Amino acid sequence: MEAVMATMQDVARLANVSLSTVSYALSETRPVTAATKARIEAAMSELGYHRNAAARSLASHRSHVLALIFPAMQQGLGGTVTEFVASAADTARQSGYQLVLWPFGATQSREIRDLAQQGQADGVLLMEVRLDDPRVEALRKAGVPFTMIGRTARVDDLSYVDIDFTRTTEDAVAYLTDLGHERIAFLNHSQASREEGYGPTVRAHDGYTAAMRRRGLVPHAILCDESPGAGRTAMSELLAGDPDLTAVITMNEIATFGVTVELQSRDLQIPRDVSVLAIVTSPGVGAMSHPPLTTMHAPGAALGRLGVQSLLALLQVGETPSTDPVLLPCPLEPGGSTGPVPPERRR
Amino acid sequence: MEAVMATMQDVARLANVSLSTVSYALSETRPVTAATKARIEAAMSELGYHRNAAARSLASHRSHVLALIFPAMQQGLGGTVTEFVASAADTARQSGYQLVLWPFGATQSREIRDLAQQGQADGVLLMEVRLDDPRVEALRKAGVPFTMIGRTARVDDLSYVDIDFTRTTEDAVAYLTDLGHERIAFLNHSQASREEGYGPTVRAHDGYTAAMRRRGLVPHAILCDESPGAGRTAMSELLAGDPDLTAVITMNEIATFGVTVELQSRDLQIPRDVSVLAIVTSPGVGAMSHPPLTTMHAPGAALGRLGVQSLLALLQVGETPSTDPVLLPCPLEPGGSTGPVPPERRR
DNA sequence: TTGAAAGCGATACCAA
DNA sequence: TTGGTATCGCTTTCAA
Repeated sequence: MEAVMATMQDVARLANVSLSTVSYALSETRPVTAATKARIEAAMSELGYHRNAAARSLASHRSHVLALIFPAMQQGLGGTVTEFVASAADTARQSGYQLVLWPFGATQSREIRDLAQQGQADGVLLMEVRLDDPRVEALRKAGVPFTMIGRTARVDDLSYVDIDFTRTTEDAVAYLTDLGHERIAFLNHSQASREEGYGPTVRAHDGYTAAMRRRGLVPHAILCDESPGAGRTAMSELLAGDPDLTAVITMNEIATFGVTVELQSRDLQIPRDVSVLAIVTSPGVGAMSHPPLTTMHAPGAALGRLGVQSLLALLQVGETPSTDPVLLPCPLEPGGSTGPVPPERRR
Repeated sequence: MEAVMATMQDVARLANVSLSTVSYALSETRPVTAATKARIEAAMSELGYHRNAAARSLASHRSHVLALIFPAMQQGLGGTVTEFVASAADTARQSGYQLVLWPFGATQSREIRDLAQQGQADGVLLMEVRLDDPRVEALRKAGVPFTMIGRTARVDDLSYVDIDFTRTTEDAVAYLTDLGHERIAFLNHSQASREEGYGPTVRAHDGYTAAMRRRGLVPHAILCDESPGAGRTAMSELLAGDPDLTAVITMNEIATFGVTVELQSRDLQIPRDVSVLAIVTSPGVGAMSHPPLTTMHAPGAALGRLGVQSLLALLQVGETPSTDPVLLPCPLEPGGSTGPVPPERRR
């Protein structure tokens, strides 16, 4: 271990080239002979050389830092968020960027704007985007490139990656109708989330409703707080509304626990009597129930990776989104909670 | 909004002082007359001045960045981790530091060492520390100050903040014995976690066992996978082992769902027949059950704040931990799942 | 209490 | 294809 860190000048000296040649060899922004490049690389590894990040930033006017605006609150089985963050950090690192955390909620667009204007980050990843989100305006005013994870109601030409709720709910309904189901209910997130303009709640509701209507089926959706207790109650209400329902799609991880409990307590077997399909879940939740749930997983890792990639693409060209917006479906993971409609209930 | 960012030189000119005086006024590292300071501040706000982070780092040899080594995997109701991360990021920011994410698992000590040696961060926060963790050695070799969240088996003079499992399990047992309970079981994390050297599993087990023995009571602990199904099974086994048990302490959020289900399915009412005390939980989980659980919350936010503060203290003095190690108990949150021993079962 | 100036370690322009 | 060098914006030593 060297007592003091080697500089680019040291490398140049050892490789018998000029400082600038070393710089160009490293950045590959100017042709360098294979031979000299080899000498440089040898010198670098002999000295254990690493580019000084601060000097690079100062000279190049780029921080090589991406900021992730990280929602402070939150409860839930955070599997998806964790996956997302880890994947984003990893992708950034592999691309030569650091991912820093800016812990700001939807109300702190002022702070966001300040930090962004200081040029602390080359680009920003905005999580938990609301349908009408003030932070979007703040970032635009600050003039910092950013990519949304999720999306506002109007996306204009903003860069974003999001779950494709239309496709996911359509796939869910299709999967169940293929099994013969027609009376399919939908258990959504909470009323509160809807009122806050939480995109998934609104988009999944619309997607489910459209998918049902398209097939001439009657949608039956319910909003539900995030607790097993609320899930039990909601399941009761759904059964009260339609005692003959044969399937329920849930998009509420915690409440789903209550759904299965309520069905069991009524001696309705899963999936013999009622099929349960949990959508937009995180890995592992399916295995937490008996029988293991059939699920459609939120692609947390993919969102993280693609979010960073979209943002980096933005930085390259500087202007309008160079990558198309990304919408990912939730892939189906077969489980034991869905099955064909019981013959006696078929009509 | 200024087209180009103001520099310190601009501020100096406008305030009629030298560049260095501005610098000293900002860092408060040399006396500056109130009058001149006022002029400087006026100039700064007029220009909307912000210190350039890269230039500062280059000249001062400090990055003003703290790295958080972030475990890639993980499932669980991540409430505590999320709280921790948000709190750490916030505390860092308020202290003039950025928090960056280094997504490395316990097996990637090599990568950690490389990054650390490049001086990318002034200090490191190490999460999810194992009892015998190779990353600790890597960080020591890299010569970067670091604070552990959790702790190795031997802490020597390392800096750390952790949950006080001894105190928490003691408090849990005391709370239940005060209610008259004597037959108190403990449902722990998984066998796998124990074998991986996961500190909480080991320390809570020991703490519970000691607390029981100290009172002349017989400990009855069981390891349990993280799923409601495993929780049901484990609860069954506990009841098979001691049909007369009147209370169970759980430290396994997901499994606890199964515990309550199993008790209900046996017509054992909570808390009339059996008390359930969930320890080291995250906010919100208590409310997810019926009745709402009595819990002892993991102090996620406090750990984040204190972890950063300990690390910053380390940076100040440079050498051995200047702050004492921090051990935090989990405060009790009263709920509806614990009560006195039923009279007929008292002996 | 204040000022002048020498770095910090890269990038990127201008020449050769 | 390579070299020389001005420059980025700040910290900090040395003088006044």
